[in-house]
Order: sequence, then C-alpha cells, then structure tokens
Amino acid sequence: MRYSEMFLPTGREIPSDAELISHQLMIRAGMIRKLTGGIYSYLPFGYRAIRKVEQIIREEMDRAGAQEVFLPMVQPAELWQESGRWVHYGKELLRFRDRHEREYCLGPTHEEVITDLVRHEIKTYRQLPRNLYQIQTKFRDEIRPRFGVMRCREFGMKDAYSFDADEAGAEISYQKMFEAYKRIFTRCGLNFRPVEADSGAIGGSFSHEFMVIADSGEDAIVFCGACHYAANLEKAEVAKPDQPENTDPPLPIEEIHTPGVKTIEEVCAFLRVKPGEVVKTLIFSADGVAVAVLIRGDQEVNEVKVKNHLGCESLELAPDDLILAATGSPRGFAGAVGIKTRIIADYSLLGMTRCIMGANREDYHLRHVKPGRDFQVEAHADLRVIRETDPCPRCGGAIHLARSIEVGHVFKLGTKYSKAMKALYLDATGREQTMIMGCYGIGIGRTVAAAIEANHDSDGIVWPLPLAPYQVIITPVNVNEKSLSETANRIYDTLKDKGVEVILDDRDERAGVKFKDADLIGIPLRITVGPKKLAEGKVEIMSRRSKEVIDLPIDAVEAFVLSKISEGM
RNA sequence: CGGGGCGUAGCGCAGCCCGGUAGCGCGCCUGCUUUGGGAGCAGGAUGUCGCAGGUUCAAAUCCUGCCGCCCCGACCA
Repeated sequence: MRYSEMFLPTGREIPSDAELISHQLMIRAGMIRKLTGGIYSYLPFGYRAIRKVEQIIREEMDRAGAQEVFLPMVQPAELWQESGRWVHYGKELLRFRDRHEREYCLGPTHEEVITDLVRHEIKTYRQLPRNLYQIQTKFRDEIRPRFGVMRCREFGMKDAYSFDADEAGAEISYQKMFEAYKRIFTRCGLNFRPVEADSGAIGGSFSHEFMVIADSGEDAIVFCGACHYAANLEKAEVAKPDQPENTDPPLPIEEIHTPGVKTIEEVCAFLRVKPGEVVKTLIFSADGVAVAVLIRGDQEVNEVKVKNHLGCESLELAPDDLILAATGSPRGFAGAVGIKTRIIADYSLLGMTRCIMGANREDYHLRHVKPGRDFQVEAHADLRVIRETDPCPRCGGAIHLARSIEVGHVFKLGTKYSKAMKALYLDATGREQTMIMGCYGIGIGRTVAAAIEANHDSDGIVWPLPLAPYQVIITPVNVNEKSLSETANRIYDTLKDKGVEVILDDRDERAGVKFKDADLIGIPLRITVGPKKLAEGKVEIMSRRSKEVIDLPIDAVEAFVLSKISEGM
C-alpha cells in the first residue's frame, strides 16, 4: 500500500485519556478511535492486526478439529430464562425490547445459543463429539470500561464450545483446546502462562486462564519456581499448616476496654501486640445471611475461597446493619465468642492457644481467647490469600507473584447448560444422556493490546512479525529525487508481487517524519532508500526490534526479506 | 453506585480565583527555501468555551441542574 493513500492517522501527542501504553500507542498509531465509553472503532491498521490474530486462531481451531459457525448477537430472553442466567447474569447483560415488546439481550457470550442449536441437531452418540467455534462481537455492559480495548463493553471474542458423550471425551476436548491455545499464543509471539483459575459464575469444575505477564495487567497470578504449579491469585491454594506454631499456655479469657480501637493496626498499636496474635472476625453477607469468617490478623481473606466454601450465590462484606444484628455491636468489634452466626475459620487459626478478638461489644476486645474452648468453629478451611512467602501448595518450593493480562480462558463446563437446556442424546444402549460441555474463549482485541504492551519501546510499537499489520515499510528519504523514488517503487513492486505485506512511504515528507512514523507503527523491517547508499547500488534494511542496520545490494533485497519472513524474523 | 478530576480549535493545553475584544503549541491550508530522525520564514483558516437554565448592563469565568469523559473504589465469565 502507498502511504500517501492510506487512512492511517498517526499522532505525536499522547492522548490525555489513555493510561496504558498499549492504549496510547493504539491511538497514536492510528489503530483505534473511541466512539463512546468502552466502544471503539478499528481503523485499517488496527483491523489488520485483529485479522492477523483471527487468522492464527482459525488455523489452530481448525487444526484441532473445531468448525467455525457464526451465531447471532441478538438473543431472545427465553433462552436465558431457560439457563437461569436471565436472572443471575446481572446488569452486565444489556437487555432491550423490540417493537412487539418482546425481550432480548445482546450476547455477552453464547452458551445458550450454541446449546440450543446443538440440542436440536444432535440426537445420538454417533454425532459426538463436536466442537464449534465462532468469532463474534460480544457486548457486556461493564460497570467501568477502562484501559482502552483491554476492558471494553463491545469487543471481539473467539468462543468455542465442545460437546462430548462422556467425561473422558470432554477431557480430551479440553486438552485439545489447551494445546491449541498454547500454539495460538506462541504464534502470536506472546510470553504467556496457563494458570489454574476459578471458574466463577460461568460454572463448571475446572478452568485455566492463559495469562500474559505484564505489570499493567489487571490480574495477579502465582507461580512456582520449582514445579509447574501456576494459578490465579484468587484460586491459588495455601497449603494446610502441619504443626501448631503457638505453644503458649492457655490463660483465662479477659475483657479489655479498647475505646475506638477498630482495625487490626489500631488494636496492635493499642495493646502493643503483633497482628499475628489477633484474630480478625469478618462478617460476610452470604446470600443475605450473616456468616463469621475468622482469620489471623496478619492474613487476608480470599473472598472467592469463602464463596466456594459456602457454596453461596453472592458474597459481600456485610453492611453495618447486618453486622449490628449479627454481633450486637458496631463494625470493628466483632468476635467469635458468643456470636450466633455460622463460624468458619481459616487454617491460620489452627494451633492458636490464645488470641485477641473483638468482644461483640462496642469499645471492647477479648484477650486470651482459646479457639475450641471459648468458641466452636463449623469448619477450618483454606480461606486466605496466598503470599509470596508461602510455599508452593504442590511441591513446597518458592513461589512468585506477577501481574498479568488474561487473554484466554478454557472451561470444563460439565452439564451446567446441557442439563438446564436439555441437550440430550441417546447412548449406545438407547438410554438418554446429558452432553458434557466445555467452552473456550479468547479476547481478540485484548490479545493485540497485550502484544503491544509486551512489545514496544520509547519510539512506539514493535510488532511480533505474525501480528504485524505490514511486514515491510520502504522509505525513500526524498520522493522528489527521481532515482530514490524509482528505486523504492521498483523494490515495492517486487515485494508486492511476492506477496509481502509492504508499505511504500511515498509521502513528500522529510525523512525524519517518515522514520518517526515507521517506528511508531512498528513495522518489523524498514528499507531505507537514500542517496549515499544508492550511489553504491545499495539500500539499508533496519530491524525495528534490534535497530540493527545492514546494507544490501538492491538485487539481494527480495531474497533477504523473504528469508527473514519465512524464519519469522 | 461512592470518592476525586476534567470538558475551551483536529490533538495537547492556558485563560476561570478577581465577569468586560477567546489565546498558546502541535496539526491543517498557501507560497518560498529546505530535504537521513517529527525543518525555517511569511501569510491564512478553524470555536455554539459540553448542554440547559439562572444572576448581571455584560458570563468561558459566578450559581443551579443535567450530560459526557478519565482515575480510585465497589462490581465483574
């Protein structure tokens, strides 16, 4: 493409409303423009990058035996009522009515639609397994869209759904997708890591997230330096401690006046003790019912673990009125002694022989409380957030924490949707069975953003070759000099004939402007046609990533470029 | 939804306290010079100052309401 004819509005100024580097660069490199909150237009340059990712995904999905479909974005309410998610999905589901007052939603995901399709068409085990995927725009009415294309309301997603006759088959389908995902993200040039994840409201027994390590990521992950264990922070298990640590002899319980002392820090300062000697009593509202969760004062509760342990639909820290009703005191003085709610405790309480906790009475705490003697716990469980100082739950090795961007997620769904929506088949013995499902998503725009987040320098984007919207840019330093212009055109035609994706920067701009733009938009190879080298019959080829420049005779350019491209640079 | 910030030319911003002719840089247009890392000179175009009310002789500026955007939190497949 001739640059002079391209719709590629680049910018020098950093957009004021973009925080992330990838977001800033996508705007500056003319890839995206915002239409409204969380909704973006992709310009030609950005859309080419999107299509590169899509193409890689298509090839790997097809290779793994999945077949592409295209499903509607507008979906009828009835389907969602059937799965139960019309009620449970919440406000992220954008609902609306048509002229006949019938209710619809914009698809945030397509389990219902695909399950409906498959249940009507697949009747026998002979038609299983099947894996269908699509690349579609999804809409989720996010409370707070942010980070540009990273977390927006309208976004492109690949979603695949597998249907199997039994668990063993479902496991194979899952593994196939897992392998396909590894190939996809490897081909995208991303440094990623699959981690165990909580399956959340989507349900199912098991899931992995594919994470790209990046400081700007929204997610925190944990991984072991010694073994292969890796998990989302909210999923990461904490090993059950073997031995009681505290051997202090028990003492009689004692009430102490602690006026206005509420937080762990305040208690520690006031009583001159360490957080590890205090027990936090957090009152949660689990589906509206108060539950007390106990944890050592130096630890943090992992709400996902609490939610999973309780098996509740919703979990949040209790509002003040519920705390008052449950403990008889205002926030800040809750304790386990004498409380009427369910009590569950983190493993960190095991072996404590005495501790300090709230007295369920305003301005009072208790000391020398002995768990088991002064209160009973319904269960001890792993309820806390793992820390970098904790051992790996698998091998005991040292673990590390990192920020990361979730680009893909694979789930074993089990029968959550097939059961609710009656996706049944007849097995070899003629008995009716429920299909076992899996679902597998990739955020396309987010993958591109993550690639930029991980591949840029102070001059702009540094595209990994497989995602680069163009592979080569030819820069004649002065288009008004006929020899330069002609040489550039000749190289351009040659490369184009060979199928190379190439830009000819034929703009009547100063060389500096062209170089800056070429760097900004991150084209992997730049061929500079200038007067000095041309006098020797040569041009310069610069690698965007390494900034290394080599001189080549004009005749050798084609072979060089083709070999660079075929070796993936 | 709670807290904070911001809406002035295509982009980045000043002006607002203390009311009185709407500005700067970049970009854009024209001409000349220049031509290997965002050129120089000269000339030029561009604004319902987010919207709606109010106060005032007079509002970008003060007051009220609304809308939009950004950040933090809550929330979240």
